[in-house]
Formats: sequence, structure tokens, C-alpha cells
Amino acid sequence: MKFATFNTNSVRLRLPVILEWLLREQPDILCLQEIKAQDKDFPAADFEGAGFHPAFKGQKSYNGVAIISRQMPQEVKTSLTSIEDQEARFISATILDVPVINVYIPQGMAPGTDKFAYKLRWLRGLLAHIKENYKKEMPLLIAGDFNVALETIDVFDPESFRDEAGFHPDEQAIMQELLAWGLVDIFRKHQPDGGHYTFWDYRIPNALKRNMGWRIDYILATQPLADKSVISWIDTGARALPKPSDHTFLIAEFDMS
DNA sequence: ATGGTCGGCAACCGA
Repeated sequence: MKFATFNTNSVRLRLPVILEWLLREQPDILCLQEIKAQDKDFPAADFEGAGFHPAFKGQKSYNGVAIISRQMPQEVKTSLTSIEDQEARFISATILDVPVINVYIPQGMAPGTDKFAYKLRWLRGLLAHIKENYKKEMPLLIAGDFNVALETIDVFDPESFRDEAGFHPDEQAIMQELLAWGLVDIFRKHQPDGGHYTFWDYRIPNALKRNMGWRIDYILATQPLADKSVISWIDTGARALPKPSDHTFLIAEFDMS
């Protein structure tokens, strides 16, 4: 089972890149974040034409998440059970009997701001949602843009980012609680070395070429599924295009036989 | 090479 996640920064603008990637890589499931489209504007027919079933939750201008699946997604839900949230940052579905959660965690701007408090509230809400609805002994996949780098090896300049949004101990502590509950960071399982990133800030010139990035996108799995993962990699293709996205595809394969 | 991030969406917010 081939599973992937990608922050699109506009699903409509990035549609040719996504469709080309789907046809080339043939994943079973692709989670998208920052689709930046209202539901009425989501390009559902294009995904259906490529042989996939889309489930999506959008809003105007910002945020928005989607699950693109070869099999029909069942039990689609678009809100956390733990907290109220006005923004389109959560979607879950069951696909081939595996529960899949796709999240776009708030970026948080800077510690001390309302946006940072919202980010922490959201992370705690996700932790509560998972504890309320799932068991660590059962298969569960969680993917998305968490906007949190966990370790010094996950950012290119940890000294200068220490205590800033995206690399702050309060965010990292909640994510570590999530992992401690019973989730495995699948890319890390297969790649213990640092310097592998999923995001490069547009505002840093030639960030990809200089490998000045962050690893803030994740595929997390409970142990029974994590035991089945055989490979995970980052596809920088979409970041290297003439009109690049700021994130990359992150992929993991699971042997379900 | 004589500039200097993107995207949505209509002036700026968010990342």
C-alpha cells in the first residue's frame, strides 16, 4: 500500500503537478493540505478522471485538506471530536479498513501570539481526538503538515530557530506525547540521518539547492502498521520545478500481505 | 543578473 502526503499551496494551481505525480507514482492514497479552494471550486472531476476518489474540506483563501484515494473512502469526517475549530484543517476517512487522518496544523507565527496559542490548542485537540477515538493496538495512519520539526537534525539551522514557531519546545512536547501514545514517525524509522527536509521557505533564495529546509511533514502509524512499512522517501520533484511548491511529496510504502 | 517569495483574491493576510 503506497501512501503519500503533500502540502499543495493551492490545489488548483498545482493540479498538473499532482496529476502527473499520481499517474507516475500510482499511490493508493494521497493526503493534500493547503488546498486553498472552497468545496465548490475543488477540481474533483480531474481526480476522478485520473481514477481516484477525492474527499475534501475546503474554505475560502486559506487552509483546506483532501484525501485522494484509489478506493472509495468510507466514514469521511471533517472535524475533530475534541475541540471546536472554524478552519478547514482536518479530514479523516477509512480506506480498505484502515483509518486515515489528514491534518494541516496551524503554522503558529510566533510564540506569545494568538496564532501560536491556537496552534498549541490544535495540537492538544488532535492528541485528545486520537485518544478518544482510536487504540494504539489497531491500524491507524496520520499524515499531514504539522508545522513542527521535532529534532535538531530536522532543521538546517537549529540554533537560530530554537524557541521559534516550528521548532519550539511546547509544540515538540505535544507531538512527542502523540508519538508516545503509540505512533511511529515512518520516515525517521527508515532514515535515521538528518538533513532530509520536506519544506523550503520561498523567502530563502535557492533554499533547495542550499538544502536550507525543515522536516515538518509526517506520516505517522500505529505499531501494527509501522511494522509493515518497507520504505519511505521524500520526492523533491515538485520543489524543483520552474514554478515550485514550497513543500515536497512524502511517501511511505506498507506491505499489507 | 542591475532583481530579490508565493497564492488567493482584490487589499492585504498568511506561510
